[in-house]
Amino acid sequence: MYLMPTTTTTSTPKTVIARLVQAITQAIARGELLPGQRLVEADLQQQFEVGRSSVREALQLLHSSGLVMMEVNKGAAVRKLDARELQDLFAIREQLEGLAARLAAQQMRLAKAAQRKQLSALLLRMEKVAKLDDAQAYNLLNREFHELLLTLSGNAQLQRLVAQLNLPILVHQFRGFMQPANKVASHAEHARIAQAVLAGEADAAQRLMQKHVRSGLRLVQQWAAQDE
Amino acid sequence: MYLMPTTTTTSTPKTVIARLVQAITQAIARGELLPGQRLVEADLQQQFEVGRSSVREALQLLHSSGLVMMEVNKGAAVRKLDARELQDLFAIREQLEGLAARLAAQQMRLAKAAQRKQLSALLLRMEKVAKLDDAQAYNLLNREFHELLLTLSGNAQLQRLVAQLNLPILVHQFRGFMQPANKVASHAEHARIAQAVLAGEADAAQRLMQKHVRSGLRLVQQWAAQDE
DNA sequence: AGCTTAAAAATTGTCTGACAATATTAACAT
DNA sequence: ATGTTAATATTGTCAGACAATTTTTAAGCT
Repeated sequence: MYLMPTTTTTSTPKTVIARLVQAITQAIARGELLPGQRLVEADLQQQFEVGRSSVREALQLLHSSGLVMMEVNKGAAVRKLDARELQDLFAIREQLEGLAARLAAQQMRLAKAAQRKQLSALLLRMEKVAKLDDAQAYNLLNREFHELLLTLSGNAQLQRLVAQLNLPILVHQFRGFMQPANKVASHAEHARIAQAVLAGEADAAQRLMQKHVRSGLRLVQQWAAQDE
Repeated sequence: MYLMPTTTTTSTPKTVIARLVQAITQAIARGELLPGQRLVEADLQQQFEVGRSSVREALQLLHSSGLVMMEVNKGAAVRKLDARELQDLFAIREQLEGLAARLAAQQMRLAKAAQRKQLSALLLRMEKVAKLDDAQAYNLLNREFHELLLTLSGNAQLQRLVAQLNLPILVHQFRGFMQPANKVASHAEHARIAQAVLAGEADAAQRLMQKHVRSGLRLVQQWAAQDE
């Protein structure tokens, strides 16, 4: 699994398998592959014109990154989250991103100007977009914000692990979850978190981030409930 | 990746790949394969008498579980942790296991007698062994303790994720890290954690567990420092 | 000897083809 | 409709092949 640089680069991976992983991941992300849908090796093989070994390795990778489920002799399928799993994952993310915020705040103490600037610049961009009506764009920046904090934390393992949770993608399946109304509230939270981080207030940063993640969960749950 | 039932079962997996993963994992755990050592596909293929595809898939799995490193065109090798990575991983584990303790404590409120009994029984066993001079045995129980809390937390994702960190195995490479002197102190911490969990005191349980993990890190670091 | 370079050997990434074991679907009978 | 059986599809695993790349070995030079 690969760690995206802060600016979501979509370069073409060198290895066939990496290419496959990327392609399938994107297909899931943009909803072309729906949760529960089976991923038949022969189909993928044809669709992407690659050997079966490559397909298998790619699926294995996707499995361990939680995007697909696998059962022996039954093959792979796009992972489908139930409410419980979603909640469990958010509880984890709450801790992990909370930690990231805390570490990032600490790092800021000894940070170069360039780094703080990175954060404040992003915040500015978000401010602008928050006023617009482009949910798509805002979601992207949202992701970028969380990824940036992970990066600033300086804990590479943490970054890797959270990336591996693939929560953004999984949650995205509960599509349309980012209502415009929430955008404003969400942005306010982001702003406060960023402020704490920039001020080097580790405790506050962590606490605020945890709260933020929790409110994100509420949003999703709310949506999931109304869904069915 | 497979989740061990609380009682560390060592059954023979159904699939060749799972068998391979288990075998290699054990080999690493018991120090037959040393950090940095290359894992050549052809060798493994011969050694275990399996096809290369199986070897590759197994290595892929081991890679995503963090036990082996992989580089394109250079193959796999047993993962070698530097001090920094170790520290980063412990920071993560601190949060994750802290959460587990918290959740376990909450669960205890509505828990059946059987569950609390499981915990207190384990504690008793640990008490006995702590007095003996069998570091091996104590380490096993230590692991069992942490795994039990993960289980009791009721958060399956959390359990999976922590298992995937494979910290016990990775740390084990800094062999001999569990000095007899520490055993006593460690057990005292375990006892206090268990007590908080059984009493349903979520905050305390979390706090104590975090502290416990941190002190574990200190131990390892200490050892690593003297090592070189 | 120590260092550089070229040739040889080893290793990985990927594909094709094959076959038994298992799962899924279709056809049929009640 | 339901249950049963036969037909088909799919997965798990192996073997063999080949180009691309890395590592090792050997040779050559200073």
